Amino acid sequence: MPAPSLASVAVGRPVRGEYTYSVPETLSGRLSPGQRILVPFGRSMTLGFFLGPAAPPAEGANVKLKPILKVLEDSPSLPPDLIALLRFAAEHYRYPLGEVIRGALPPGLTKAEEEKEAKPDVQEFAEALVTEAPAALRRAPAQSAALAYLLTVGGRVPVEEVAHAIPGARETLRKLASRGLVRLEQVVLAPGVREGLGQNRPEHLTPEQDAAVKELHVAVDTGGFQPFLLHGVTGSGKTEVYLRAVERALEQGKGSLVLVPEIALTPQLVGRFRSRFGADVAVLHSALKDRERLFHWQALRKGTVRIAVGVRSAVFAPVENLGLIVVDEEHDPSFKQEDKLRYQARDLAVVRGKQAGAVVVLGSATPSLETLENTRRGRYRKLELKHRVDDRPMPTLQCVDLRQERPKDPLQTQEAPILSQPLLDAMAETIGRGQQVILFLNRRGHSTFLLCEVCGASVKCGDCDVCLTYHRSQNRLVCHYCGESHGVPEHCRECTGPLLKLGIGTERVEAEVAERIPQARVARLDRDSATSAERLTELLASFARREIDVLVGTQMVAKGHDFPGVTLVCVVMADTSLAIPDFRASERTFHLLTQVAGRAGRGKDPGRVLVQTYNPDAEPVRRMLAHDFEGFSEGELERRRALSWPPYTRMAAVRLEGESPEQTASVARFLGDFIGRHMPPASWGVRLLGPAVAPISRIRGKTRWQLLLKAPTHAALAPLLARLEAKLVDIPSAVRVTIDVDPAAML
DNA sequence: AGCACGCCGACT
DNA sequence: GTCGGCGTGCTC
Repeated sequence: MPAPSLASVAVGRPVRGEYTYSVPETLSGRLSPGQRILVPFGRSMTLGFFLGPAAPPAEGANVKLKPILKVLEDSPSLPPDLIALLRFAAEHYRYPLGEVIRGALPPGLTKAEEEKEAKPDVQEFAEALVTEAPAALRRAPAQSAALAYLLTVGGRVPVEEVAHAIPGARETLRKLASRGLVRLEQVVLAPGVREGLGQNRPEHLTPEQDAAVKELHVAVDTGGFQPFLLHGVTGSGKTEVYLRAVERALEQGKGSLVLVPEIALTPQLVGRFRSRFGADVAVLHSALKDRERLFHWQALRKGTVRIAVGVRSAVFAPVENLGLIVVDEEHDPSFKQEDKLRYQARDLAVVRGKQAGAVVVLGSATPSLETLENTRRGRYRKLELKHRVDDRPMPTLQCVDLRQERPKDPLQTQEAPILSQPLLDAMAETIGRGQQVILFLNRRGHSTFLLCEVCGASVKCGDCDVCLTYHRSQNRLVCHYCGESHGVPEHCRECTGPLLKLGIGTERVEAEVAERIPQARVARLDRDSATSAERLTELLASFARREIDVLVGTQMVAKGHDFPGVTLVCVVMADTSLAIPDFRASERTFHLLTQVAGRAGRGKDPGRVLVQTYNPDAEPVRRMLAHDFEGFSEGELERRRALSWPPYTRMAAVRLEGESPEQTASVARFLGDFIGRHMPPASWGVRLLGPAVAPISRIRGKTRWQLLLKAPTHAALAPLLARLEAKLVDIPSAVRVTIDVDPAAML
């Protein structure tokens, strides 16, 4: 085969498409796809990625080909299956390929420099070799101080720590070492702990776990793309199923990729992978230092480390001979990347599995509607874990109907109290038994919404089927989807009942608990109060030590740690989450309620969950109370299909921003018409929301408009978006137009 | 992203 | 007359 004379290259610049370069003879034997190369681009030189041979440019195309200047590495940084995935992502989420590739690589490979071998992470320890300072040190105060520090903290600590306590200690310790009083020791940290391999491997599995593991083993042995949904209730032992599947892949010489929502919130899972597979695991998260990132990348690429555990960006980890992909808590919204390349890591994981021919396991106690739908259609096979590992009972669930039980305010203050009598009774009783309570509140910002006191319905936008948010400053209701602003109605549209303005925060709840149950020790946990990671762990530790009776918190309390002392979990108002302006509000509420409920009764005492709501008949509330984890009812799905088209909705927003209101409005109308004229066949199910009838905001002299596109699949939207992008060149540049594709939904 | 080209205001 | 503001367009 003759060496290609033309090369297709993705340049690491924000430009669309692939570029063609000529291959100088000196390089013709050295090129292989996935390599980082140096290419001239415009007036400067830049990093590029060699993707493969290219066809000669079309006749008459006015391009002068430039040559590739240099190959920056012998073995390609990008494996072939990853190139395929990145190409897909660039196309699917409409983002420049070169930028997509650069974003996936660790820092250190993103510059046009020759590859360096990453040094493993080394930590230097200082160990005192004496038990007290010898007389010889009397005239060296700095050295005695450093030695004294060492001795007081136990004789052996990282040099970093001493240096932090005593400035200049690094040098001082070296002097002490040369005197033979201290030993300095380099410890290699990065590959993790080798000892502890195979720790904590339970002898027996539950029958359900066993069945799931057997099926996954067969799938891993057979190989090829096989997607599964692992649907297991909280505490059913999903992690052990993952571990066994990874084990099997390892035995077959295959690598595994495990995606988790947030490393910080899943220390147990990471710990279990570490203790089971030791140095065979690379843990990838945002807190890694550049050097560690590069080290892990190279280790995975070489195949010396065969398992990657990480957050969403780890979907691009260069795992060799990929045999298994696990996405834990697949419903979690943090798998969505919301800026730069906007992707949904769970979806990309499935695509990667398809391309690499790997088994994919999506695990959750509360799967997303997309995944449930894919399972229902037979695209994914379902594995179920319906029972908890040690047969601990599920907590008892109870609903407090605020329409009846709404506490009447004895003091007639402006804002009515929020803690109902049944809730206060349950709390007092629990605290009286020496057990603990979590009060959960879904508060997103300070957003306030209107809710009917009689029927519980909240005021919604007619176009978007999301709840309107009350803006106090303007005294208007605003739709956070389409931007439409409405006057505040006097009465409920459904039943003419009086409307309540609701927008309670954790502080209010905390204050009310303190007032109503004075003997309780209350603490608050949210983004505001947990200012630092230390504060957070300190607060959680204090709660775990039972120094606090009642913990009031937001989402943060819903995940993570087990508190055996907690037997009562209360959802202060389920409606706050039902009213968030998102078409997934109902689905999210169910996920949240179920997760929160999972916090109750993790110890030996049975748990109890109490949900306060104005909407006891709302589907997510009903389902949770009924322990129904099977999926939304046909009726609910039908409602969502009719109103806003989920669960199959993918959206794109065309945003406009300009100085002149008139000009911006006219461009918005022009684009609306253009989209209308080029709408795909009705059966494709694409809809234009609007078309823009009003600007969404006027800030800092700019007028903003947006047009929203909805479609059942991304593929249905793609041709229209391509047309639209091509049309944008005709738009006067005084109006800035951006197209934003929502990474949500299925493939 | 860079970088140059280009067309309007305040300066040696 | 020129220096320089950043809006606009291009990069194989």
